[in-house]
Amino acid sequence: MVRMTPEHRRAAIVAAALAVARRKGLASTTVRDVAAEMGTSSGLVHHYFEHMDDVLAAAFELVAEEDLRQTAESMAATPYPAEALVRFFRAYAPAEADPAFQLWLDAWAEASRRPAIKATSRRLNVRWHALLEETIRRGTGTARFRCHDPSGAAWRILSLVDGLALQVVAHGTTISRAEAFAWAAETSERELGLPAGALTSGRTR
Amino acid sequence: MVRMTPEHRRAAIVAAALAVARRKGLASTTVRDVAAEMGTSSGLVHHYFEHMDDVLAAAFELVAEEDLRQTAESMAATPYPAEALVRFFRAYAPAEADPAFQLWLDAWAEASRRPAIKATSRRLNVRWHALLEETIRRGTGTARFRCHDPSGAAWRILSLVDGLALQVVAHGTTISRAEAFAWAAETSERELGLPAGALTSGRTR
DNA sequence: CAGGTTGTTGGACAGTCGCGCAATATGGTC
DNA sequence: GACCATATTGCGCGACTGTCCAACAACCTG
Repeated sequence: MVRMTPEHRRAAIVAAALAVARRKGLASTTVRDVAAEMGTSSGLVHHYFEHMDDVLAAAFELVAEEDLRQTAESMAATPYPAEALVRFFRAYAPAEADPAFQLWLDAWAEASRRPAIKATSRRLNVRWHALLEETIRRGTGTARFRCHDPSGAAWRILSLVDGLALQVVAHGTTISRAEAFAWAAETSERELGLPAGALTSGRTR
Repeated sequence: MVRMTPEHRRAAIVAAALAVARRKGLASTTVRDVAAEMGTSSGLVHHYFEHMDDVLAAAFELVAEEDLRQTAESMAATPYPAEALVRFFRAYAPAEADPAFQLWLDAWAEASRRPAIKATSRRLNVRWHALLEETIRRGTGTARFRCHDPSGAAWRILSLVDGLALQVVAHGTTISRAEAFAWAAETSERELGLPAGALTSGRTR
């Protein structure tokens, strides 16, 4: 019976939930699973979270936030918008059986049944969109992007990338990770009025 | 107590499961739901199916097959490839809280954990792709489509449409059904070398 | 009309879930 | 060392799930 500060215990609960969710999926992660993962009783979870949904949302948020932060950081490290886009695609293109992206699939499926997950998923998605939109706006200023609707373009690119990643993770071999990457770049070139190869040739400045 | 032949009863069970699944989603369709939908007892379901999973897999297959069939039929009813594409987008664009599309979200999330669902989901998805690819090929012949990679283009368009539909169904208000439709058309115009508005102006011939 | 095959019933069963609560153990404060 | 706030326990509750099975009833055959 190890006694923790509320702050640490909260973090421990979310971390345990995340570990279980990676293994079993978001939907079938239960209160008892989380407690067992920590080696504590199940009542403890409800002492810190009113609903199980909130625990799952927090666990999902943890991975999603971390991925977003890393990607944003990588994109901010180059002054060239085209190179930033390439880094975006690289970060987004999942491997087969990618546990992190699998959580996104779980979250999207669960969103309609669990309000907390829906809110978290939407919020994170909007931030990915904002990241993309800002890069596009930068590109129309300093680079040779041509785009009269950066917000819409960002949604179109984001949705494409989500759809491609979905194919890779859910279906395995219908399309490859390399194809997903190349196709995202190709469509974006057209979307942003860039010459063919501007995002795929390796010469992005 | 209506007595049916095994053949008919099996079909009735799957049909009932499909009706419930359309309403409540695959994951929360129970044996009792299916029995109530048929107006029979729950024991009957297990007299024909060993596991409830088998019923759900059959129901998912039926609904996916049926949607595909209807869309293909609608697309085949016009001689104009551009109009066929518009019908494709119209069929694919889901409403908010669309239980039928929710089935796809459930299937994609579950695919990595349930081989039967993965196989069905992949097979159906490939057929949606084939439907799109064939329409594009037709367009390069009889219409003014310009496309050197119909298969890749079909994957890009399908993935975009999946991603857009996902936003509508999972997140509700981030983007609207109308935007999803318009954006799918807009990107496809660029993808297929069509003039702007060729798929959205209502003049698709 | 009698008999047997089998489609169908309806409830029992064991398991799961999220959640709530009284009792208990712990660590910091006086 | 006594005390108190609270972190933690462990179980109970009601509702749900899939699965099983003995009894019942409908239809076909003779």
